[in-house]
Amino acid sequence: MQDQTTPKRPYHHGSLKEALVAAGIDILDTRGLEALSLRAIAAHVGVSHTAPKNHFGSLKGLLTAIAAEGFRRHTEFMKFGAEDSPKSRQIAAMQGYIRFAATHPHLFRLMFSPALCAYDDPELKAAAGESYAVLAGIAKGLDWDKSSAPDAGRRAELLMWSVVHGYAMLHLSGSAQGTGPVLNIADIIPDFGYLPQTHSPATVT
Amino acid sequence: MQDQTTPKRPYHHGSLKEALVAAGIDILDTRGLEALSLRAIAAHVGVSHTAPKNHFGSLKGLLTAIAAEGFRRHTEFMKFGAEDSPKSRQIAAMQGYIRFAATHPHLFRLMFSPALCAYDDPELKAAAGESYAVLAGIAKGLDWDKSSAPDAGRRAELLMWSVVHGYAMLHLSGSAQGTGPVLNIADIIPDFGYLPQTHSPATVT
DNA sequence: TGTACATCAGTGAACGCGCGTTCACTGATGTAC
DNA sequence: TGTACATCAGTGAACGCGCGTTCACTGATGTAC
Repeated sequence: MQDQTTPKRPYHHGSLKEALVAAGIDILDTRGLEALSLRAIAAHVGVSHTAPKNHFGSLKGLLTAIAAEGFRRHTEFMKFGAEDSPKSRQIAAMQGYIRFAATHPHLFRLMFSPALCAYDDPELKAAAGESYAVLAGIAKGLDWDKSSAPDAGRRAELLMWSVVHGYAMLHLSGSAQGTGPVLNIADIIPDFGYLPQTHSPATVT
Repeated sequence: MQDQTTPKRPYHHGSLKEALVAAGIDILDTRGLEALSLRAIAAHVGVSHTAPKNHFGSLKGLLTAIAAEGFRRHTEFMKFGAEDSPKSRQIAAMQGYIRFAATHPHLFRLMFSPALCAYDDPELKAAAGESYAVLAGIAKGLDWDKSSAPDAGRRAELLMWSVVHGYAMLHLSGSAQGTGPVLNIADIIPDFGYLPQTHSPATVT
């Protein structure tokens, strides 16, 4: 796959580690989490299925590296399109969170599967932490963090995170299909004075 | 397992269908989703691993039946402890939702795994629909459903559902562990005037 | 009440499959002197 | 500049494992007459 243009790949791949992670994400996006195996990933790169062991030790090591790359892209999605205001950053982050889950549903599931990833891995920890920091940073900058309760900030983070995570999960499991095609997270939040009324098609009338 | 007290089980089990579903839930609770297989479930009941086919057709049929039973119990959890007021019902439902996920984490995951369950199964459809109806009914009865937007009710349902689902998912995937042991959903909601302030330990001071 | 027969429920051996891992190996690269 | 050697990266055959399904079967039950 990787080397269709250069059929004679040299004995040493050169960047097999990165290629395997990319192949894993490719398989997740095209064939799903169930199709993700050491053999499938290696075959996708065009390499022996024992080759990954040299770089990742075991299947779990490879899956962990794939999840870490997932969190990095997740972070990028959340920062995309954000302007320099807390409100703009919040909308961008929440929409990005959901857009990522819709774009890479199986990668998203992998990232939150404790049975598949080693969460104590430093690389994964760092990537996941950075992703969460985007939401946490936004929670800090918003008005509703001014509550007198000492842990208001933490609770606000958790609420914001729960909403987008739940919304994303429900849609990618197909559970929320019956409730109609609500695609924009901003459409369900405003009723609670939680976001500015950027979308309220009904109040115009 | 089922017949430890009556070692000589007759050739016909009598209620194998129910026993298999119960065994499945037992395995989920004790050994997790990864350990759930036709052979494991049959062995748990003490029956040949080909016996389930007579009742469920295939593995997916059995998993679907297990998920349906899960949704029935889920509904019970959400109704538990509710008194005769909209607010009481709302708190009971949201807490029940999360309590169920914490009590049966792997069953909960199975219930929202489209790759494992046949969502077009009438029994599963009915059970899942009843569970969702609890939340939907509550959304209808609450004050914040009085918005002028035509789809305010549906958006309120979806928000409420997203919050509890996300909160439950984050905790059972272990992702929210770093944010501390917030166990009561009512603790993160009140800041938004969304629930009455039944829990606000800080304002007492 | 008895008999024949269809149907239902469960058995146990065997099948093929894909999986991750182990193993002894070979080709390629880097380094010390 | 050359040589020896350690290390790294990838190969391919073989392994054992658990899985869902298929198959021919048998025991038990229900029903028609």
